[in-house]
Amino acid sequence: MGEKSIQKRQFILETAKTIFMEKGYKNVTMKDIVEACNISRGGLYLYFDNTRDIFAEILKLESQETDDLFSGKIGENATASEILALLLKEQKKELLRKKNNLAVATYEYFFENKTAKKDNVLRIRFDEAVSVLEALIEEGVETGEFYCDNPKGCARNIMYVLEGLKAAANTIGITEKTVDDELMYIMQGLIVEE
Amino acid sequence: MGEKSIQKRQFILETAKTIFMEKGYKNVTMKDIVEACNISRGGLYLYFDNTRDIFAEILKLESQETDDLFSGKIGENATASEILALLLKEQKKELLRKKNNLAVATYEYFFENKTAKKDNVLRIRFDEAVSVLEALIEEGVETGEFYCDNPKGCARNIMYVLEGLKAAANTIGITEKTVDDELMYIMQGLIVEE
Amino acid sequence: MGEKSIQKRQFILETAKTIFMEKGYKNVTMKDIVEACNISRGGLYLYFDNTRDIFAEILKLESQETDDLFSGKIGENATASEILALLLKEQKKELLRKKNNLAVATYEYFFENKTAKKDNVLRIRFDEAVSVLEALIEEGVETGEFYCDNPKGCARNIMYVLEGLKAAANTIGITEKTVDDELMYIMQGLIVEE
Amino acid sequence: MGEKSIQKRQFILETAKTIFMEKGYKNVTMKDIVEACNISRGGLYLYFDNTRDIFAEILKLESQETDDLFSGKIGENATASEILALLLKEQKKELLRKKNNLAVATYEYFFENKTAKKDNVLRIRFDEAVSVLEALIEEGVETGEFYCDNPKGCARNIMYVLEGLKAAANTIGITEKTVDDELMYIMQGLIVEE
DNA sequence: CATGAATGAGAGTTCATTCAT
DNA sequence: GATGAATGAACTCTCATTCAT
Repeated sequence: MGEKSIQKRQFILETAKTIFMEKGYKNVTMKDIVEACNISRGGLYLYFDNTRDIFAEILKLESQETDDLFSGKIGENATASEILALLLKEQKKELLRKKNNLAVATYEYFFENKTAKKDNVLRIRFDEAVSVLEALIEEGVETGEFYCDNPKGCARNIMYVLEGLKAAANTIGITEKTVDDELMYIMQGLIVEE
Repeated sequence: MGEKSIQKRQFILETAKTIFMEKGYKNVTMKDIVEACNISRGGLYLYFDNTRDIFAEILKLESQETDDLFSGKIGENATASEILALLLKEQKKELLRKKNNLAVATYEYFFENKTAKKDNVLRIRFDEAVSVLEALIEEGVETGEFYCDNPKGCARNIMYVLEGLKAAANTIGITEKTVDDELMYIMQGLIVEE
Repeated sequence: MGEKSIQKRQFILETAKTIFMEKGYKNVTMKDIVEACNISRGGLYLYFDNTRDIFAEILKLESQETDDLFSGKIGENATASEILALLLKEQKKELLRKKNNLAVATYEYFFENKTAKKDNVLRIRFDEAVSVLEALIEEGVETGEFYCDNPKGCARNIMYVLEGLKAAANTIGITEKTVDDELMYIMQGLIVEE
Repeated sequence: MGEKSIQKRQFILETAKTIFMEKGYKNVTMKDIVEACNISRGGLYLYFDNTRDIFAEILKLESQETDDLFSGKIGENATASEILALLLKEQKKELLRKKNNLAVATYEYFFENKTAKKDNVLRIRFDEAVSVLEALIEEGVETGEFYCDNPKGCARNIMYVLEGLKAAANTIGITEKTVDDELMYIMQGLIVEE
């Protein structure tokens, strides 16, 4: 595949991503993508065989970007609680974003495609996040900012709450206050009261 | 619609439910239901106009049954922690059930149909569960079984964790151990250690 | 068929007529009629086999009423030109009536059902109208009101103009002025100028 | 749409036209056209969305051809009465043609689609024909062939008679004699008797 | 007579996918 | 590589018509 083709492939993925954000996963047809990309019907098939492959690719790229983002935050000389607050704030923004959001599409995709554990980017991302959180909590405990006798459990708990909020956001709906309350509850469970 | 029709309507709903459990929401066509029910193409349309209406009806019935189930447990002379353990065990069973599970279909349905807050059965169920849990926790606190200075927050936290587990179960997958760990973490956060 | 049945049959015909006036002939289904009549699906079939039979019956009744109307005007002691003016005014009203009009349905019915000449109520009505007009013109000629050396031809011509106006009314559309101009042209062709 | 497609589009229109001539407008389905054209079900939808659009297109083309035909007759060095006779003869042929006739389909189409005055090809054609006739009559009057003190009224009258004959042809039926009588009546009303 | 549930044929429409150019 | 016309499977939905009650 030449230089040019790689760019086109990239273009298709980016365009398709906006469609998946708008319409979810199952509602998107090859036709939708062809039209949005302004390419020929057959042309798309030179790059991808179906919407599943396209979305899988998008997810993979997405995952890499998220990694960068997540890891980028740490290493600055900030306290553990400051970093945690930052991370949660990031999550809050994500949760409340109505558009530009692949959550629904991602859920739909995984409902349909039971991926093997080790290939499941979602799982990998989840586990990584747990690790990051765990490290952070441990750090906080050492500096005396946090109180926690089960950092891994706590990290996992936080992640499931975030997952629950994400699911709720797209089904029963959530308000900013809902998120704030929940994140506050998490922080209060950790922070050492004086 | 006569006596007989009501039975048939019921039969359609039950049959459709098994299909929704198998295939989710979006994958189910009127044709699927027609074939599963062994009725004529037009026959189904006498009872329902589309799969959305059918699923909405199933959800409503489902919701009623769940209510009964949930409220049935309380009122026995058991301690708060026993009741809580029972409830969580119930949830665990639900979470681990691969088939006979409307979770995916329900998610898909609500992704597609943004229901007004007060008509959203899922939300109503959620809020009710929070209330039940809150009451239970308060009771436990009074009897000295639990320690908790924010029962409502704690109840909500538990519910979001459960929601997160449900979402995870259908996307990244969960094992029995995952669930046990999580439920244990919740219980330990409440129970007064001696 | 009992007394009661005859009434019901009558009721069906009247109700169906309003539907045919609204929707034309081809757009009307047995279902439409069943629903408008508020009777059972099978019930309608006890009286009529299809919309064709129903419309044919309506046409027949209609034809009888029109006859009465047409013949009712003559016999009063009025001059030929007064009577002609009256008849044309009647036609004008008919032509301009948007609703309560079987014209479209009637056309559609005859497009589909090539009726034998002698059974064609439309033709019978047409021929009768020509006769009436012819007699009227002859009378007018005798009294010196009209000038015409071919009363039958003139009568036929008038009828075709009226038919043309009717067709135009339902296709290219006509205004009141269009009709007035046309009827005026007809009258002026007959009336002896002083 | 490439060169090739234009030909296919043309082919579809021509094929569809024969079907409309056979079956009228409302009786024709997309399936009918697909089968007559020997193309695939989906293929037709690449060119047209529904029978209405197809018929509208046919009408438009038809209209253009008719224009050419109509205007082609004039300009030869023939007398006004010769030209008029020719035109009426043309109309007669049209009226008596049983097959190869879009009259019924056209009526049905306009019954269903009330077109805005200025977009109504039928009306435009009608008005143009009136103009042509009017000019012809005026010419005849000048050369002394015709007697007429209201050429426009006369032209319109002729057109409505022709319209009436067309409607009659497809409902009550007409014979060649009927048409001859009517056309003769028109000519005699114009021609100066010696 | 009357009901209305049930059937099944058939129309409309959309897309994934292929393939000649 | 790229195009876009073409195909055909699949689904939705509506009715005329029948028939057991």
